[in-house]
Amino acid sequence: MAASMKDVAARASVSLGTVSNVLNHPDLVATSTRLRVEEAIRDLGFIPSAAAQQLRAGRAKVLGLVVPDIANPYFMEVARGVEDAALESGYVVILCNSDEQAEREDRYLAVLESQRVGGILIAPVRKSLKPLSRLLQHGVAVTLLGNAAISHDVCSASVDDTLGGGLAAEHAIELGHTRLVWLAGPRDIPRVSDREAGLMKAARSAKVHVTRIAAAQMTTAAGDTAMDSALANGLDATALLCANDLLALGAIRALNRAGLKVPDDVSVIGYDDIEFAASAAVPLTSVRQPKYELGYAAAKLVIGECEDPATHAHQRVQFQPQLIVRASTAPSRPRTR
Amino acid sequence: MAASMKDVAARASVSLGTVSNVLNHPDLVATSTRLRVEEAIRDLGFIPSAAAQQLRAGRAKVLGLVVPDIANPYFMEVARGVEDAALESGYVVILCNSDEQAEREDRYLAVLESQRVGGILIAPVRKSLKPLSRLLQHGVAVTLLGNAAISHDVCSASVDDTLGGGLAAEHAIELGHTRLVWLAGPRDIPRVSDREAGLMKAARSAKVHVTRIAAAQMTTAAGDTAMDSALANGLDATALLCANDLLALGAIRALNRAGLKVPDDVSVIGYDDIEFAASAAVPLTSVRQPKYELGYAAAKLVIGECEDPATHAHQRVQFQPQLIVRASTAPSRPRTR
DNA sequence: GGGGTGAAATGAAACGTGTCAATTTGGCGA
DNA sequence: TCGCCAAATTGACACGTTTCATTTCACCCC
Repeated sequence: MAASMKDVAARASVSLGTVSNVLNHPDLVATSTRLRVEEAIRDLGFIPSAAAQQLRAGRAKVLGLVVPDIANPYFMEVARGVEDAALESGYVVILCNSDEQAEREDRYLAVLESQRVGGILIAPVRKSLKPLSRLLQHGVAVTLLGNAAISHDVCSASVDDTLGGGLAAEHAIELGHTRLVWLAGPRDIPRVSDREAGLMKAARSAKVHVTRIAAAQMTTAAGDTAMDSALANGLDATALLCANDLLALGAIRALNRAGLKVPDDVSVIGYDDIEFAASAAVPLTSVRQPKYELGYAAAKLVIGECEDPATHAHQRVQFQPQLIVRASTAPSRPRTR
Repeated sequence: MAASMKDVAARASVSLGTVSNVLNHPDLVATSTRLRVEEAIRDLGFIPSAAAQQLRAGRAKVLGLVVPDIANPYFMEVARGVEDAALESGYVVILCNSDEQAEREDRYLAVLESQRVGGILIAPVRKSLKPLSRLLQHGVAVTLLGNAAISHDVCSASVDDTLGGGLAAEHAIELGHTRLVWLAGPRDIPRVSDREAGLMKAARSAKVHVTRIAAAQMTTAAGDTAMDSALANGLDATALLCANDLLALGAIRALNRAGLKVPDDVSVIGYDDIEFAASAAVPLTSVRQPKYELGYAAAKLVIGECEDPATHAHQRVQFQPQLIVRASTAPSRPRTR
């Protein structure tokens, strides 16, 4: 249906090869011919078929972006960065929502393999690189998103989550809180475990006790539910540290329902600093990550590897998190119960 | 690098055509041969090249999703629906963030044309279908997202925005408000004009005056700024209706800074009912759209047209909006100034 | 036993591009 | 006038599929 190079060649009365040269090596073509071909291209509205180009090249100028939760504003901000970087280099982004399910992630990895994507940006569901090994063997550029590379086979762009967890814990400790609660996500989410490690380390060195509770997912609803049942089980704490902002927002809802005030009764700290953290019921103290920059850097990394795999050296880009103090945290005060 | 059908054929000692038959017409192949071929496929980890398939077929099993704001949770919820429907049918979604800029939209449409996508889901920046006409001529299935089709050349999946705007206005009017403010987005955003029309109609029939102010973008920040300067210009109203929730959240921030309480001094109504509307500083009264369902239905529509263009009849699927009343609206009370 | 039948497998062509060796053209010096 | 060189252009091939007309083969029936 769409015009092909053959049509262009016919209209400009030149050979196929010349059209190709006009597109890829204009300096090899006589000016007059070039102008004629370019006119034919305009007249026909010719746009090269990416599929044919890719078939020839072996790989597509396509990136796969695999995120665990498309509805989380955090990842969408990252996606914006990825997308901008991709568009700059003429790449296209395939959106893959693994929904925190290994099975779905696997399905998407197969799809991406079938698409012969040049690179994959992934915030993996599991810690292992095994599901990616086939892709890596086939020379697909993979960059880990959000957590530092485990192996030397891949690039990674991440934020220092250990530090971030530490920042959150130290803030709570400085405010005088002595009984911390860590609201984690489902076990094994790679990017959360570092936060937990940093937090626990800070707590240990301050000799502060931490109670760990876990939500079933990294969502507002799950945060609400988890806090609800924790409170029902008699959880008693003055500072709540959450694995991400969504959990925090959900937890605050549950706290309010239980008649607990934030920050008067409980201080709450989130993680990610999504846009809505600032306009939440109680503006949320949170650990900010440079989300857009993270996505942008990761995409540049992976595109760099695509374009020039030979000279590419795997890198780990790491950003620094930053604690943003808002209204949801306050000094610990003696209990009046 | 990756194994091809030729490799599979060689390993199973059959011809290329037979391998193809095993994949596409298994009933034409003797069972013993089929098993042998399938074994070879497994051994080699063969995955067909989507590019080659598409080159042959002329079109790719790929959808382009063009949204004006990837950071808006509304569109990401829609995207979830699109993505699920696509995955079910073996399609893949290319994410295109037009950022409300016509130029960016055009750029992406060219990219999608180059990718020879089978279908496009688009929440257009402009009202005209002109930028899409080339795609349509080439037989690309296009479905309009969010606003009803203007022409009969395309499908659309939308929510009745006229009704939605009316719901918002009627709610405010029922609460006794007589001076309404409509906080619109930048001029010409198609999906907003229907909301405005519905609102204005309801206001006219109730003989209520509406002041129109406009934000530069459909974002929290723009809502904040717009409300700020409106207040500085002496805007005085008791009910604020916003073109979407992000604007509403931003406007509330500005109102609070100006010392105005929501809903005591001003009632605020949003639009979209994004997840964070419920956990906002003041839980937001909003007009809910079935977002996931909208995306899902739109994707099914466009995939249907891709798969069987001949028998396809263009449709308009329209969902109903629903007013969700929360804490940000209250009865009008006599001014105490 | 020969001819016909249907199942199974084959091989070539086509999709649209990029590459590259081979060919043509024009200009210039001898 | 001839030959040579660089510049410009050509044409064939490969990439990995699918399709389809053709071939091969075993079997059954008269």
